Amino acid sequence: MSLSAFHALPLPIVQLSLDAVLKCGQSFRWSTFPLPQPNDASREYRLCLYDRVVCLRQSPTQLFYRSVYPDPQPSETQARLLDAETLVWLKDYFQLDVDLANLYQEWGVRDQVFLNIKERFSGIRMLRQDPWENLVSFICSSNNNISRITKMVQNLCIHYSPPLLHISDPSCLESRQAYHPFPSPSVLARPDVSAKLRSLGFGYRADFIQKTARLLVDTHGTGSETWLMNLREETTEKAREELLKFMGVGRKVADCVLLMSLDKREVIPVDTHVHQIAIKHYGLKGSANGKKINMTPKIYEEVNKKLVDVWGDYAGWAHSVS
DNA sequence: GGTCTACCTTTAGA
DNA sequence: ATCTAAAGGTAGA
Repeated sequence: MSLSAFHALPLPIVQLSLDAVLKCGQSFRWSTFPLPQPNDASREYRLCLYDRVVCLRQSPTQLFYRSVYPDPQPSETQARLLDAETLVWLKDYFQLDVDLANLYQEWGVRDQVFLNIKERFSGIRMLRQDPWENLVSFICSSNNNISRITKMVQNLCIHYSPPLLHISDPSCLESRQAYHPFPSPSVLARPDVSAKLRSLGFGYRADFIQKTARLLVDTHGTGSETWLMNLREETTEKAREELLKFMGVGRKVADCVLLMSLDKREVIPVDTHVHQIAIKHYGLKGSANGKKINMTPKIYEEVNKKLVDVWGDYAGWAHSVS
């Protein structure tokens, strides 16, 4: 395993803050490593894709990236091509063609509440994630918290996909970290998966995951992941309708997938947190007759409509900042 | 078609 | 120390 040097991509921190974006409930699979103090960046982020591990660091003006490849190591010529691919992937994953400063400006004009908080939460943008991983991750998210969701996603990778490679940290000779890609639908579709996941603490979500994988594979076979990816070309309504067919996928989870991996930037997944924000700042009723209002499909629509009205086309992106 | 409940597990707060 | 409520909800009645 060679420790290739980092490449640098000029990128102002207002366009992307790794600290704000990677560990806050969009993706649950990035791992972090503390760096020696003198460095500009506070920590390194790593994510295992299907054929490589991407490592990121950040300064106020630059994004540093490198890829680590499994053996046999690529030649220098090959590595140059592969690293170029990584850059293409980064631009896609972080949607760097979208000017975040512009969006913040626009949201500030449309919304006084946003104007007040925008300085404190800069650099928060929507990732463009893999739909399959995103779907499974958010099936895990129901009635759950981020730290447990993270452990569950880790467990899925550890138990259902072999490690692509290991990285030893120079700063800590003992540690030899394994990096697993996200498991495929066909592996998670196996009938014994639900019992195993239950024993791993997934609770009732164990069956949802196995059944969702099963339905996907039975319907679309080896083209399952491509089929999910192609929902990007469908309308929001059509794509949502397809997602709702899966076990464990209700409106909220479907909307997370639509927003975070299927390019539906206007979609706002309404969870309890967003509901509270809508009540506190955007004039929605929080209670009636002294009783707290529960989330219902009707309330969901009301919250959604109001916030899209306030924030516009990129409402889903705006909601992740608030 | 809207409304009510059970559901796994963990953890912060009473 | 024990207990409850809530945690980025959903399926089924």
